[in-house]
Amino acid sequence: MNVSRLVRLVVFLPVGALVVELNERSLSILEAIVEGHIASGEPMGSRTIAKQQKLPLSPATVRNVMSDLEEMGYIVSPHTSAGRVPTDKGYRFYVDTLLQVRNLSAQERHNIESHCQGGNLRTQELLKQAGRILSNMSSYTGIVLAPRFTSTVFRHIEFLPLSQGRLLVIFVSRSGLVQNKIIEVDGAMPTAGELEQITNYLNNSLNGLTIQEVRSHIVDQMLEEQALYDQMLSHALTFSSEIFSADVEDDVIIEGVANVFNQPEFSNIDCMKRLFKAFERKHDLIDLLDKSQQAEGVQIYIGSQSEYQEFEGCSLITANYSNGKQTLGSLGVIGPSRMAYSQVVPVVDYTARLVSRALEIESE
Amino acid sequence: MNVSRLVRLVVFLPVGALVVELNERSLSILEAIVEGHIASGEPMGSRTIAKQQKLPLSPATVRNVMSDLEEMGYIVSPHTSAGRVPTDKGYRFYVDTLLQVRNLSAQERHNIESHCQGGNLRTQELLKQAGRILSNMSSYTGIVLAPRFTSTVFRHIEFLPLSQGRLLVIFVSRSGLVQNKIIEVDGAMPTAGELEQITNYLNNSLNGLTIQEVRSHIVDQMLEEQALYDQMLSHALTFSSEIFSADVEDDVIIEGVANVFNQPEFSNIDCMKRLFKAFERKHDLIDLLDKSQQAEGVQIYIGSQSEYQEFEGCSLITANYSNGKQTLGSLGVIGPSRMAYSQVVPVVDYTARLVSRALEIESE
DNA sequence: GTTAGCACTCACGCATCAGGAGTGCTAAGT
DNA sequence: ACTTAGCACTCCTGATGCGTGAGTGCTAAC
Repeated sequence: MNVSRLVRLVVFLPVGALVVELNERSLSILEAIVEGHIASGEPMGSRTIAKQQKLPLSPATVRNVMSDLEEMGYIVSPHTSAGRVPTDKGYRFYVDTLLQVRNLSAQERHNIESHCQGGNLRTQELLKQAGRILSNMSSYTGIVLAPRFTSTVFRHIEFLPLSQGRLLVIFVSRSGLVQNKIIEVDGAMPTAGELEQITNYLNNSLNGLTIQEVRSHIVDQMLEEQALYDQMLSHALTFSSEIFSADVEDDVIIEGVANVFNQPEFSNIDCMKRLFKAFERKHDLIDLLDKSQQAEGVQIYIGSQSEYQEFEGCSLITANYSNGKQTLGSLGVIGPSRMAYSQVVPVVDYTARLVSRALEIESE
Repeated sequence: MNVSRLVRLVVFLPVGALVVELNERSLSILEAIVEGHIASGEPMGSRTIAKQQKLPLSPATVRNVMSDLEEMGYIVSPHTSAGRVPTDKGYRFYVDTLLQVRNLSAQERHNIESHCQGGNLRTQELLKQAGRILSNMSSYTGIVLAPRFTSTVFRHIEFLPLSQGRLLVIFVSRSGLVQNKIIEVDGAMPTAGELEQITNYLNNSLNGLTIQEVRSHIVDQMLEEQALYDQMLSHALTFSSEIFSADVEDDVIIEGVANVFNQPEFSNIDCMKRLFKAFERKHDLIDLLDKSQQAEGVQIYIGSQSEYQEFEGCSLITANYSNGKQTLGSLGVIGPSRMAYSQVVPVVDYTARLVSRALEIESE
């Protein structure tokens, strides 16, 4: 299967306009520059391009074209006597219109498969494995956004009294995701019997709803309940509104950070530091992954285009995973803009598919 | 409170022998070298030492002493015309016999306290906070070894059938730690009623035992059970032996890795990479933290003395935390050997005390 | 429109050099 | 016998200069 179509789905720029701007020859020279630079890490000079070129052109001609490309903002030269390097715009264009993604070898597919079997792995564990294999196969850093609490489907709830009016609440989603939280009980702690009642009530009435639905359900019930007074119901509603209201911290799995050290472009300490800070704060990363959930297929965010400064010089390749019915989260790879896109895109795509399949089976 | 006593508890070298080797003057010069180097990061020359010295000595005299210290292996000079830098042995000696730890200011104590309140934080959350505050207050990297599964006390178990003969098991410790695991069921899945029976049986019979005790209890029961045949008991035992046998991955919380970038001694990329790999693999870190649980009080591991190559050039300051009855885990700070020991030791000590207190309250 | 030729720029590596920090050794002082 | 002043020596550091090579832009010829 050739997945290049996937990438073409997420073109952001008005490609038509650009293709007019660039003729066949410019395109193939831009392609040579981007691919050459990705392969070597060095700025590409006109001679090098002219030599490897299929259509035989002299370095001088290539220079003229490069000059045009530079004027249009697709490439820059780091200094006067160096070759040219793609800009973010250049990468963007390459990714949107020139990129030919490679097919995965049987070996590679097998490698991913063996790590993304649902089997009797907990969801959390499965996602971690996925992050790890993404990192290994790409030699960059793998990231996985765990399913949002809000979009999970209620399966089971359990209360355990702790000391001093605190109550441990354990909540299980249909896909087997376990969350827990401690709530403070105002007033008297319910007895074991009352707790059992509350538990039963919630388990019955919330079963099969998403957390989002659970929330509105509770609000509705609370309004209704004000009329007819019921101690148990009152408790159940107060508790559950507290449980389901507060946002559970979103979980991002980041695997293979040490790979960052292998990238020559991150040899700049400041750049690395920024990236690691981003990994630690997670917030912007979550934002970005969250955004990517809006769209279908494999998506590629490049450098500064992703409006988060800490990811300057970085690209992010993501894809969503689902349980067959709805999107649950997204996963992908983060690396330098000079990333082996054609290698990584199919890896991300295939991993997302396998994770989806595994979760689909589990949620049946 | 002066906590310097704590440190003296963990002297590893035969101090007596060494003190004979070093007279008062050598000691104070070694101290000046170590502290000067910690403060400045530069090798210390004889002139600098001679100047700041209380006992007025000429640089030449200092040089003689330094020469002796070098011969004994406490200091080295990176090259001919540089000053001297402490060796690991030098740091070790300094830490064991010369270190005067600073008292925490009210401000600092308050800062730690505000992040280590038990309150209605889950244990996991509390430990994460502790890691974060360790990192912030020390400007190095904070690490926390979560309580071992084996040493937790059984509180509650719960079974939830998933699809295809898989069973989600949720297990809660008395301290409110929640673990979950998926097991495969051979043969027919028990009915809801049977599961309830099994749940009740286990909850009653295992309550209050540590996991270690649970394990041996199960083994005993299994032997006994072979005689009298009971379907429910059989199931309960098979399940729980599966649940409690496998090792749950130990959990290490690592906070503030980005601080590594601030340490000039880690500007060496290779060194940094090694450290980050260690953070990612976690295994050796767990080993080390685990070892530190054997001993009491604040412990300091220095560089290569800790037999793990990836921590060469690093020091680790740890202390245990407990729930008042038994040690649960350990926490601390990892940074360069050139660490501000006198600053960090009291932070680690105080944090460990506060975490212990918080867990003590919770486990009541 | 393409290409050959040429002058120009600039990073990079290398050697050189002065300055300075620090040492070890020796000999003189207490 | 210990301490110290003096001195020669080492070697890192930063600045400077130079040659080289890669690459460019421009112009003129094809």
